[in-house]
Amino acid sequence: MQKYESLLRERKIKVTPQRLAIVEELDGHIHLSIEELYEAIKKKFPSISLATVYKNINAMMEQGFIEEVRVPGQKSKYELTKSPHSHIVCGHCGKVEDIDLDLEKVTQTAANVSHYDITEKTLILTGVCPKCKAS
Amino acid sequence: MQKYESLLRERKIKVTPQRLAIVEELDGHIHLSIEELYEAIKKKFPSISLATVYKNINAMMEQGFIEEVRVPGQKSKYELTKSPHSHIVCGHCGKVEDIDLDLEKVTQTAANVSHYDITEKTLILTGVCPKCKAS
DNA sequence: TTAAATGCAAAAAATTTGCAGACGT
DNA sequence: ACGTCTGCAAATTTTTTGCATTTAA
Repeated sequence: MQKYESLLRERKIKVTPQRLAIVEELDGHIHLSIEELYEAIKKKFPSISLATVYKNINAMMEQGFIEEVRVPGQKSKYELTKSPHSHIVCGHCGKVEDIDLDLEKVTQTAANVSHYDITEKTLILTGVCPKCKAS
Repeated sequence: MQKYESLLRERKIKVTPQRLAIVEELDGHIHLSIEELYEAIKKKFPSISLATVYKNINAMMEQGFIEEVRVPGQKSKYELTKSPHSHIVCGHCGKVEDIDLDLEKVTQTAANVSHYDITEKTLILTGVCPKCKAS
C-alpha cells in the first residue's frame, strides 16, 4: 500500500509490516474494533501481538492518522482519518457506515447559543439499515 | 427525591438507598463517569461498593432510566434520561454540557441518502468553553 | 549504527460474576 | 415470606507496561 507508506513516513512513523497490516485492514474494512483488527491481522500475520496493535493504534491516533468512533452500545471502532464525516449505525446488524452531512448550520447555532469555539463535531445516527428492514 | 422514587417504582425497580444516591448524584451533577459517581456517593454513603454502582448503572440503562454519553477522549459519562438533546464538551477543562439543537433537517437528509430508518441521533460538539477562552 | 518497534509476559485497570446475608415490598 | 439487592472477593476482560531482541532507516 504505497500511498500509506509515504503518509506514514511524512509523519515520521516508522513503516513496519505490522503497521502496514493495520492500515491495510482499516483501508479495506473501514470500521473495526481492536479485537477485530487483531483477529483479522493474525490471519495474514500470525506473529503479531495484541500489545502491538494497541501500541500502534494509540501511536497513530496521536498522529491523527487514525480516529476512534465511539458507537453507542458497541466497542469503539477505528478508521483511517479522512475528511470529516458522520456515521450511521444499524442497531440491528451493527454495521457502521460513513455519511456526509452538512452540519454547518447546526454548528453555527450551537456556537451562538453556547459561546463555545467549536472545533469538532461528532454525529452518530442509529437506525435500521435497508437490508435489515427487508428481512 | 420523591420524584425519582415513583419513577423507579413505575419501572418496577426496587428503591434502595444506593439507587437513590446514584440518581440524586446524577440529578445534581448531570454528567459523571462510573468512578466519579462512586467517589461522590462514597462520601455520603461509605459502604457502597463499586460493583453495586456498576450493576445499578447497567440495570437502569436497560430500563432507559439512565443514558451513557460517550465523549471523545474521555471516559463514558452517565446522565438521567431526559428529552433528546446534544452535548457540547470543552476540550480544555473537560466539562460536558447539554445543548438543545434542532437536528430535524440533518436527520431528514440522512434518512434520504442512506435509506435507513433513523431512530436515534447522537451529536457531540467539542470546542473551548467561554471560561477557558478567557483564561 | 542507533533509535524505535516488536512480542512476550507480567502488571494494572476496568468490568462482571457468584454467593451469603440484608432489605424492600 | 419472597425475591431482589448489596457488598465482598474472586474471576474476567481490557489495556498498559517493561524489557530483551529485532528491525527500519
